[in-house]
Amino acid sequence: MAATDQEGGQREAILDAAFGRFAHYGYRRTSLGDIAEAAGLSRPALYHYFHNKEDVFRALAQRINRGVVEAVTAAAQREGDTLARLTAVVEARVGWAFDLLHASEHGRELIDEKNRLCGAAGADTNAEFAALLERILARGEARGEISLASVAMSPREAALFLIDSVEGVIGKETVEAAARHRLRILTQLFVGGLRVPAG
Amino acid sequence: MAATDQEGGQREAILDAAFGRFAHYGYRRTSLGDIAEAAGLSRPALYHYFHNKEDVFRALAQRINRGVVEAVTAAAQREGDTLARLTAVVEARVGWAFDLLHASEHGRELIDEKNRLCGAAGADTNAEFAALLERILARGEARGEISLASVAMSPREAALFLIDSVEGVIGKETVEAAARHRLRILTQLFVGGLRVPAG
DNA sequence: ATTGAGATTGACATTTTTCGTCTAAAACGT
DNA sequence: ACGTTTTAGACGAAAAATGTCAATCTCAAT
Repeated sequence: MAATDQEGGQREAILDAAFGRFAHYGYRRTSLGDIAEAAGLSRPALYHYFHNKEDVFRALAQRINRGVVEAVTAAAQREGDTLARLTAVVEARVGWAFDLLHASEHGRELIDEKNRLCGAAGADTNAEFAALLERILARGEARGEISLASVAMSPREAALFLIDSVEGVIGKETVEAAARHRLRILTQLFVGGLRVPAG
Repeated sequence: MAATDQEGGQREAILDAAFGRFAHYGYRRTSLGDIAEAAGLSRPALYHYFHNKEDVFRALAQRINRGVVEAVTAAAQREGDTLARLTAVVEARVGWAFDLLHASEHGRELIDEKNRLCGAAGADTNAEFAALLERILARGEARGEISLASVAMSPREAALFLIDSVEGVIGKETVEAAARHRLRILTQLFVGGLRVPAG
């Protein structure tokens, strides 16, 4: 167990170093030698923990994805009406992306790389995200706050629709504050369009 | 003349791009292809204006050196007593280095590279700097504000001594504010130690 | 003390990137 | 139209990064 712990610690240390390098220099310009040096071991030693650069990046993306899932799940626990809950979850989902990727100057390259290398893992995260949204929407409908019948969508379809919209919005806008603003508007429009007419 | 102007403009544009890349990625990690792309031309075209990467860097360092000389010369024009004048010149000298190099994360690498590639040009800049300091010290002595006799130095020797001290101080300290503070103290001690005893 | 499993490294061949140059074509003024 | 200057595609040479190996080191378990 002690050995495993140490190995896990080393992996984490390497991922920390890798994140620093990737965020700073971008994926292409970061070599495994750089990461190894930053992590305080030799390059061959690094191969004991990861197969190659892609593997390091994939592991890093997965770690980040876990963080996203945690943040989103926590946000989903919060109370409030459907709009408030959707907004909280969407912000949690996107906030991580901004804090961790867009905040660096190489966010776009890193996101592209992530899409290229870990489409599957990203899909898992999105599935979690979609499930939460779906639940919130279904509950909103049960409460009578929104009506999905007006757009002839199931909660699942509506959740996937919202996710695609979110990705479109954050994909185009690179300035964090502007993107957050657009996200809030998107969520408001979304919920507003589904709102059950008063009366 | 028009052709020359355009060529000069292109050179400047390339140097602008190069500065951005060097400051961001450091010397080693920046390729001529990167610079060419940032400058908006092809890599072979860049060779029309510069021989190689070292040549680009040298030209950039010279441009910066010219800026330093201008700033220092301007500072030397200001009025005040010997301490004020010395402080102004030293700050002007070092401020450029910080604004342009230490401000980026690769300041140390770039400074090392500059020392390696353009020791001569740097010497010229330092000579200008030394001449200004020497003049200020000589004038301070003529005014009776300081006495170099107490340390048995000529104004030139004292100027070179101060320069070496300045370089030592800024060489060790990487945080800009801290380095500026240390420089002010250094100058104060220097002048204070030379001050003619009252009476 | 010895053993053995995991961790680490220097060294090597291979692959990828970068460099510097050459040549041909486009842009430009005359 | 002509010559000059500027530009980019292409190519071999040089440098850097990659992935792998045998050899060494560490250290807990016996």
